[in-house]
Amino acid sequence: MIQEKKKAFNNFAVAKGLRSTRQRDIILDTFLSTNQHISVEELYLKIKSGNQGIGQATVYRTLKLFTEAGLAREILLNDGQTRYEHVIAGEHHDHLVCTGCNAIIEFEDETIEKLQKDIAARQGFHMRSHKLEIYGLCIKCRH
Amino acid sequence: MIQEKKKAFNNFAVAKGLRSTRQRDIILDTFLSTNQHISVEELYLKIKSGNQGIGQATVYRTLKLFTEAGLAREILLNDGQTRYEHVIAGEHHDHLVCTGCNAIIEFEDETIEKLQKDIAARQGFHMRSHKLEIYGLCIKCRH
DNA sequence: CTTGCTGCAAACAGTTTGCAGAACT
DNA sequence: AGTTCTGCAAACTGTTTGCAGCAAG
Repeated sequence: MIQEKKKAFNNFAVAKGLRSTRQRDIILDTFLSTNQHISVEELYLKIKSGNQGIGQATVYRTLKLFTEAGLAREILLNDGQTRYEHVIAGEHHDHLVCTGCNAIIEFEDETIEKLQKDIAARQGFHMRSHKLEIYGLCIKCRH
Repeated sequence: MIQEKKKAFNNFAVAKGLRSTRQRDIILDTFLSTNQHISVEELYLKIKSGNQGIGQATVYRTLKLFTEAGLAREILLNDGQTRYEHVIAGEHHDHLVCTGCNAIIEFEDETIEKLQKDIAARQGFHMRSHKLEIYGLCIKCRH
């Protein structure tokens, strides 16, 4: 699956006439090796700690490329940081966010998805996207 | 209803030992006189245009007070601006956002609310709050 | 050798904060 | 008088951008 994503990005790069660089490889490897929901800062630090010097700006720019290439997705929770998650083809999910430990759990609910479409339709909206976040305390943080 | 809110804020102010000032009165009046979902900047400009000079910082600080007093609520869409909406006791609603004209339509759906609670419970979460936004194009902007 | 990419630092936008003076009580 | 509040400007945070030098094709 990691190989698939690398190939996917490669195709995108070729199609777009982008160059293949050391930095993009490292950022892609690091991003693919992490779990979900990493912030730009976290990714930047992770790369830095692997003693590969890469500028923050490059990380920002490259994550946008990944998003454009369809292998990452921006998620904006309300903590002032942009996070990125892996895109899994055809999958949509929402997030449960623990306000205690910042854990993020994904979930999917078809009924809710459908209800949203209905609501949009009822208002004459052409739905493009939606986001649903549930904030609370996870089992561990309920103490 | 406007009177009620003013009274509510007054109670809050008294309880908290806050002072009554010209600025807070103006900001409250202006906020109450607007429709939903005003951004800090918009509110600030609206006050300014009424040739009452009030500093931005005061608007920021005062809106936080209103939030604390329970008569305003922060809503964070993803356009980089904090907006505030009126709190109507006991009411919860979500937002349909038109990405064309930035119109915001409120809606409420009990089934979705309930499903969210179920999802949280299933994961052992103690739900505190949640937000649901549907992005799309409204009738006018579908052209 | 041409053009795109990177890293740096400066710029940005929205928001917060320190502080001196103004204004409530 | 004592303290809180305000307005200003400076500080801050996360992100973007301009540009000179570097590197891929």
